[in-house]
Amino acid sequence: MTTTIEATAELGFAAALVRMSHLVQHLFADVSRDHDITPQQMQLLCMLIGGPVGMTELSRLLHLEKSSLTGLVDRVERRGLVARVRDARDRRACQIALTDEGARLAVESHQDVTGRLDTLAGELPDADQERLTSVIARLLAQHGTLT
Amino acid sequence: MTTTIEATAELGFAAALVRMSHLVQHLFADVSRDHDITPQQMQLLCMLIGGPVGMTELSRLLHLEKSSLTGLVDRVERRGLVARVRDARDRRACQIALTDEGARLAVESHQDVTGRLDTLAGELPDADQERLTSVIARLLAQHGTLT
DNA sequence: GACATTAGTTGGTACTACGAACCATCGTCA
DNA sequence: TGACGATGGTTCGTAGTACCAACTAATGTC
Repeated sequence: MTTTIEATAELGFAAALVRMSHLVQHLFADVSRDHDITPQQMQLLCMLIGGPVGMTELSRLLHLEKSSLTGLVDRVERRGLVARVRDARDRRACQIALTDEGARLAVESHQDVTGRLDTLAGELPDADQERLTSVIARLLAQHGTLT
Repeated sequence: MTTTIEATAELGFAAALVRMSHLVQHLFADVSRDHDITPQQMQLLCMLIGGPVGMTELSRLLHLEKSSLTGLVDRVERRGLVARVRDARDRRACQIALTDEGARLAVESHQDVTGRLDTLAGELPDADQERLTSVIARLLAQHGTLT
């Protein structure tokens, strides 16, 4: 497949990651539009699928200033997708939890993203997908973002 | 290395791509902040390194509504980083070109991004980097975003 | 109990993104 | 060659997003 070999020759490691990242971001934007939320809102909701999370932890995970997160949570709370829940042990703190509607939307959009990415990779051999996943996992582990 | 094997087992293909994409976006945000521009502005400037580009083509490349691109170009033009150049053959159209300062900033930030991504991959064997690049190139080729 | 630190919010500001509507210009067709 | 549809880009209105400084309430430490 000369076109892929030629493309590989022209595309460095860094450029490959950047272009892949943009492609994923565009796909993310498409999915969020389909679900009538913004990409940032969708990312927040997906982050909460595993259970309620505190604001400090969320701002760390999303790489946002706390004040930006306050606004983002305000907007999805206003839509009834999340609720602020008092922390039992620390009256300063609150946990952000998905409502039923928020959980439904989060799971659906998460599945939609996953489905489209799997479709994107449809023609790739399984061995290539596993290889890509394995190398990325190692990258993320080294960077310290895998928990 | 059991931690990587365990991580790989838990991380599907789609999740790997999403997390990688977020990591790259965060790195992108860090670099743009260092250069005192926004991520969107940096992406635009980097897109112009190869030479002037028309608004229609830019909005396609950046996945933006034309009106959003007008605003983005306004803001970087106001900073003296780009200039709108009349199209010689079509008086409706203009090309967006980097100024000297814009070119300097674009090249520097592009090199900074590349450097940090290469550093990120510092511990990965060359074979893994080439493998990752090759699989991504094939993905992008299939998706039709490689030209 | 005083004080430093933390969790989160408020206010101000600029940037970003979309969609409708618009204007100037170009391309096509009769 | 003139009418009209299409195109390139802008304006306007609106909502969302992001950062930073300053703030309040609460917790942790000494």
